[in-house]
Amino acid sequence: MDPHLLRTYVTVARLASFSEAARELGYTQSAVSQHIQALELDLGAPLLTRRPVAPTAAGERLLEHAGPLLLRLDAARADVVRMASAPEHGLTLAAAPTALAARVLAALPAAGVTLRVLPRDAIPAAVATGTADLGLVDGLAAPSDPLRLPDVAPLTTRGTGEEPVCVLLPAGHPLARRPGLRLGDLADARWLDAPDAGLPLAHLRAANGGHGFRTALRYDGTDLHTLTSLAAAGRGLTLLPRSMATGVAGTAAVPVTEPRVVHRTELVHTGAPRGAAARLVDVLTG
Amino acid sequence: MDPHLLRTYVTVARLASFSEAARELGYTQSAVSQHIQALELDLGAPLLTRRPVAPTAAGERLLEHAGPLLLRLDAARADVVRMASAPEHGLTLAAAPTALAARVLAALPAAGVTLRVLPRDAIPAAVATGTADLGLVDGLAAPSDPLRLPDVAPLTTRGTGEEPVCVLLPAGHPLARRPGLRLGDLADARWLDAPDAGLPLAHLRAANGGHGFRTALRYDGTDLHTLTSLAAAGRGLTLLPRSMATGVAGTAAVPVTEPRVVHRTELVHTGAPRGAAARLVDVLTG
DNA sequence: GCCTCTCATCAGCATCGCTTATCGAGCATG
DNA sequence: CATGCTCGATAAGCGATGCTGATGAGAGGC
Repeated sequence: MDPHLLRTYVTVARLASFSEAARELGYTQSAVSQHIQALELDLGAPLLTRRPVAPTAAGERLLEHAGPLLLRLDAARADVVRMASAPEHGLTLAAAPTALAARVLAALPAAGVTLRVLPRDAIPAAVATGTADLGLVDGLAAPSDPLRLPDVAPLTTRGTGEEPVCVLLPAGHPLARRPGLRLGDLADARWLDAPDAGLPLAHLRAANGGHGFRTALRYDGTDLHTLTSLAAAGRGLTLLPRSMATGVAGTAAVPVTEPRVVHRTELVHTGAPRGAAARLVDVLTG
Repeated sequence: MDPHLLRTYVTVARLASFSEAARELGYTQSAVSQHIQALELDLGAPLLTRRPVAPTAAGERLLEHAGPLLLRLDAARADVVRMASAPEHGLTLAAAPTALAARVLAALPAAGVTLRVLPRDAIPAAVATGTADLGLVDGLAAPSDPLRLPDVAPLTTRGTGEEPVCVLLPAGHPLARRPGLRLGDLADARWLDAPDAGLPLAHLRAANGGHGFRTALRYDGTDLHTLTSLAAAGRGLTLLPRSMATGVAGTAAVPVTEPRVVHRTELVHTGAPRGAAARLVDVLTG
């Protein structure tokens, strides 16, 4: 199973067209056809129906494998190449929006930093493929429990901080004056589902036993300000680390007391970071 | 980065010899040499020192990537091939020794089952590559928390049971008559480290905050009987699920009360199991 | 000093994988 | 219903790739 073939297979499947895939990949249509044939011959099963072009059951299964596989391959390649030739091209930090606490921002070197805000799941991949030197991911976890990250490559993760989580309520909300809240009491409320900007509702459901937390509005984007504005406008509840939930105009931040979960952020990097990256790692974890 | 090249690279690194690797792979020494050259040219860095043959820093890094990568590749291939041609070759179940509770054994079909006891980490790989149809892994976890498994492929895991954990003490031990024990009180005791037969000490340390649990004797092997005999002989303490800890001659099993961890076992399988495998999944999880 | 072992290098040759060209099937159009 | 168009399969040709076998160049042992 040549990765080359795999790559053309996934683009054919994505574009649902041999000719389109050929154009995108810079091959002839004939070559693409032969690639697919080779794969099907190798695996002993048809992977695509032609006319219309769509994956078969076996093809679907292959697609599930192919993504992570190609990602890992790229990551391995990038990692080794980087280790060989470190051009010291400045420091790139990939982070989820809710991972960028004030103390992180304060710790960044004065110059030469590129900050890249990405959806949470894209961060390990970005670090693995060398798109970023360091990554900051966050999520809900039991106190001092590590986060669960997708393992795309041998990455090192180190905790950089934990803080309480708060529910962000519109200022007039009946529960807004409470000193603390149980998540279970809010399972029937309507929530904002903003997996890229805030904390994924899935985390929340997991922390609470797997149900409830119906979504009122889904927000795809990484802008925290939009999220807090939505919360202030009463479009739904959302969970944020305390430092980001407090002081938002038109809202009240009420700490979650039950279950005992914290907002945890972790630093992700490959092997041995060097130069500015290493210094930042020390500052953030030390 | 052709997986072919990667494969020869890892065997060269393992055998520390081009010629040996050539023999093992069925190539000429010349071909192996060219493979390595191609890889080094591709990645732009030397991967091996010659004379003696040993990986460079970049090579070490590549080795870390190569293992999981090749495993995933095999897994993907095996998975798709299996899906295409299911020869219904009987049912193979791979399991860690401590995952084989009596109720699991009772649930197995009367005939046509191959039971394969493997080290815990090898089980997901066995399932992914099709060496086994189903896997049973176990470990310590907070109640109703899933286990952390290495993700070699898109696998499905489903909990099949949780039970209390006990410390297995030799019959005469001063703590043997206690109704319950705190792990923290035993952190300074001497433990058996039997990652393949019992529960890895690492789990234990993780459950208790990361320290203590010095190892008295390490046992590499998957035989539970040897492990309990060692415990009975006073060679060290070990942790077992209650059902396996009770009734062992010469020992006392004392439940762990603090921290609140359980012995959890999970069933691992790929996509949609069929035939006998599907029935067993239903019986064990339903 | 010679032999041996190991890896690098070179030439030769078969195979592989791409392109160009052509074909046949499905589908819309007039 | 014929025409033209698009899309994928297939055939032929050709250059690149990747293997083998032979030879060369160091390092170490007797």
